[in-house]
Amino acid sequence: MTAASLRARVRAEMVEEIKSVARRHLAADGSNLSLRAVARDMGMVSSALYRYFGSRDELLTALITDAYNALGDAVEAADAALTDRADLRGRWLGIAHGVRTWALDNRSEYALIFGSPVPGYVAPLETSRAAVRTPRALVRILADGLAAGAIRPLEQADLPGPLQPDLTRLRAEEFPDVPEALLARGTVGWIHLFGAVSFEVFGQLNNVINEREEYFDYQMQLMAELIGA
Amino acid sequence: MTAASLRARVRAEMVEEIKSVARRHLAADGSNLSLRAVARDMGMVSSALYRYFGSRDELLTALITDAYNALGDAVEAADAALTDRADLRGRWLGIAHGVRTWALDNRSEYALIFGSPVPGYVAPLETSRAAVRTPRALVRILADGLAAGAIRPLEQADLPGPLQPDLTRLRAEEFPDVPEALLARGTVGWIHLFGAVSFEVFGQLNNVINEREEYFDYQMQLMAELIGA
DNA sequence: CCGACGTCAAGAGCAGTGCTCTCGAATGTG
DNA sequence: CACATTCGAGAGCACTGCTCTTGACGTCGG
Repeated sequence: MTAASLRARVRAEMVEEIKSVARRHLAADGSNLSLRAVARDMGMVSSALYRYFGSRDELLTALITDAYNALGDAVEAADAALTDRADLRGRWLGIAHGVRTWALDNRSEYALIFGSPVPGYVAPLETSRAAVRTPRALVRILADGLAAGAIRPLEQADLPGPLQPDLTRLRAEEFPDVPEALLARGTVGWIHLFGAVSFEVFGQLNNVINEREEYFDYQMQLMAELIGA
Repeated sequence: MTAASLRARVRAEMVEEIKSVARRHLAADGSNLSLRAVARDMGMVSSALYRYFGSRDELLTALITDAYNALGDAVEAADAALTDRADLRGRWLGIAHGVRTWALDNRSEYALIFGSPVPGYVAPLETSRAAVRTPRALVRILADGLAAGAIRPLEQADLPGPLQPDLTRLRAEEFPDVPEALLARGTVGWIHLFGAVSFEVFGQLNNVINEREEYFDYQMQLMAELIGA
């Protein structure tokens, strides 16, 4: 262990601690994260933070990437937990509930990545690489179902003509194993999954539905049928 | 026209102008709205604004209520535009596209009401009264379809038992004309509608789908089938 | 071993924020 | 006309993100 790498390790620990404290503040104060408050909590002065993050946005980017990866971890773990790989509906429900549970346990981080975008902020490319992990897990179910013959590929006619180019590109770039029409259906499930979670996390279900988990499961069951699992 | 009411009218105009300027700033800077900047734009000093709004939150509340009502107006207008009242699917699609169009034309206001909630802020009751207008328009389609026999009330067995109380209460409080099981399906369409719009408005569809309107229509058609129109 | 270098935290300072309070001027009311 | 209410301006408080400079500390090469 050279001295240089020791320095680097201390620095990495510092970065982790800053992010950790920032996450705590995020939970309390939402996305208006105060660098000074974070620094105060760490017994430092605000300017010292700029040794580790060039700006507030840079810190936010790190938190966003972490959040996407944490969600990706949760999703992949939920999928892997199902030992019966042929139980497509079970895997879908497992992932869906995994997303919901993670979102409820990490509301502020969920809001960070799926809420209203921060005005001036533009997400750098690195975030989208982490973001694709969840859709990828969902499409894997479709691909497995197709391979096992448990899901019939839909008629190509089910896909409106104007959507063909988008889906063709999407298939070519990310999901070669799934035909376009089925892929389109899959994205509907994907959107509904996050739509339902966002509604719950953002409080739109207040005074409407109280049995949240049951209601969520009900919706995901409907989506499973829609997709054809 | 007494003098008092003249003063009141000038005051009301002032309030409208403040909100109008604030909306412009909202579009540019997102939800971190600066009172000082608004005041500057109006050639006033920031403290003068407090004659009209007790706090920044109060101004935000006014903007939120306005936004809900503007959306409600757009939705009701879209529904009323369809002369064939028996064309349930057409009415559903009309409302859905109406929501999407309004959201795209008023992205910042949409984000204000359907994006991540502002941390400390709690929506006062008056906002929910304006918020219910859109769901109400959707349920009216269901009720009309039921009355005309175009929609079959679903089997009660389709509704998971634990959800029964929520739906019963919802029906009793707001939507007496629609049986619980169908109401539950309707809420799924409602959620997907806003889930799809939010995904598009919040940029989650970037680099995924380009034919946005076609894709949105495709989803809403699927939802119409799911609900049974 | 020891001086040079790189890294770090601290402090001052700038321009901006929400918000409060006071003061003088304008304005409609009795 | 005199009174009271309403309004805008200004100063000021505590806070924010961010920059720049200063001084101290640890690491490495000669």
